[in-house]
Amino acid sequence: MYAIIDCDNCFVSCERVFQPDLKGRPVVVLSNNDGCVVARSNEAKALGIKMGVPIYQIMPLVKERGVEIRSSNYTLYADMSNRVMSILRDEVGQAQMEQYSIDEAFLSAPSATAFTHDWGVALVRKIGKWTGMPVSIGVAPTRTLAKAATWFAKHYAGYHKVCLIDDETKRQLALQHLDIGEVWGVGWRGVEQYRYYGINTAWDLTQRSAAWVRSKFTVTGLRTWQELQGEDCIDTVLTGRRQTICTSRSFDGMVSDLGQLEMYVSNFASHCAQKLRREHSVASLVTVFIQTNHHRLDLRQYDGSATLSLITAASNEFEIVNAARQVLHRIYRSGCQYKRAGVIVGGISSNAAVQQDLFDTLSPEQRRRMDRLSEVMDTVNRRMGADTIQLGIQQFPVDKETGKRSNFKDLLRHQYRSKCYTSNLDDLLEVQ
DNA sequence: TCTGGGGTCCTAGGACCC
DNA sequence: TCTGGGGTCCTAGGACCC
Repeated sequence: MYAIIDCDNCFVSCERVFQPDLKGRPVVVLSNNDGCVVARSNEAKALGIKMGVPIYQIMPLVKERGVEIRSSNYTLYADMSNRVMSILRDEVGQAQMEQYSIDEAFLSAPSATAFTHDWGVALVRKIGKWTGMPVSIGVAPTRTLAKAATWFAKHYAGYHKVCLIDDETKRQLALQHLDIGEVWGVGWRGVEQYRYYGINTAWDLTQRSAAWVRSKFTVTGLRTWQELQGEDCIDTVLTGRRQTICTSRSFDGMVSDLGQLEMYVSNFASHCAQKLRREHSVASLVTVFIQTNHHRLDLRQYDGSATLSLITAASNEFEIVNAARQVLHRIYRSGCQYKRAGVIVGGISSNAAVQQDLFDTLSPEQRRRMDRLSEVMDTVNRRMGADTIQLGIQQFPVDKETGKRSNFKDLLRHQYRSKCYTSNLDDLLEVQ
């Protein structure tokens, strides 16, 4: 059996833990740069605020109905997530727990009776008491059915946040009441196609033959079909080492100057290299992409991207940043106004066994020194604060008025940011 | 004026091998 | 006139997830 534990409106709930006056009120959390709505309280959903809507489009509604706005505060959310996940890990042991995202985890048990309704209710209460996070739980013999169960747990108060699909009668009833668009693995594109064929509920889908589903919706659709039938065929949602690491940002304004783009891209590349080192990985592919503003059709449009293969896989600051610069120079077109850029490193493997190349232009000793220097930078930055030491090319010019040098994180808009209550001593909650 | 970020998997098509 | 069959690997693009 699988149990999925899903935090309710995760980011909004994190904000509410430290600002209890937000409870019972419409609240939304925005994406980076305060662009789009990425989390909504139930009260905000009830006002018709849709996921992903640009905030400026709903400002009149926000003002009229007193909707509370928060910028995203990932430091806070990640810390709250870790607290919930550690409770779940204790619950079933590391081996039976798979963290699927910042707000969800699958627990598994060999026995069909391990996850009872009483067990679920007790766990919901424990997590609420220990962390303040409201969660819902769905239990079923497959992950897709467990996801369906959480939908019912969230939408029907009678379940007390815990829903089990653990026998044939319940399975049929659940599928008949579940819209096809709510099925895990069916996106907006799939919904259109399913409806075209007269499939409106999960149940409708299961009534078609396997061959028909395979021919129209490929193996992905077939897998969903099997999972809905109760056949467990997604063996794991975790793949071990990540295959790609990406750092990308939209700019507050637009950037057309190559030098300025270089500054951003080298920061993104540096960030990727740091993530690689943190995971004891190396990468052999460095991709850079730059994009103009897709919403501004009056301006010249250009999406550029290219990839460079490294002779020897690396994670040191110097080679990753240098590779990214080279790629940027290859794809840059002058006269375009860029809105977004990013760096993706791929071909990731363990740093414990790096394949040497016969024709490498650098000696192993030179590589060791670059790795060692990157480690020293990490140590200093960990102790003294991020970006204490960085490459010259990453540096933004000093602001003439304040005399301060900003970094690329400062350039994001976050007008409505709450404090880092759990991770910064200066931000501790004050109780009067 | 203003429109997120970080991932995975699958498929089709091309280049290549014998 | 007529042009096979069976593979692998890589890449780009699309769909999906949160």
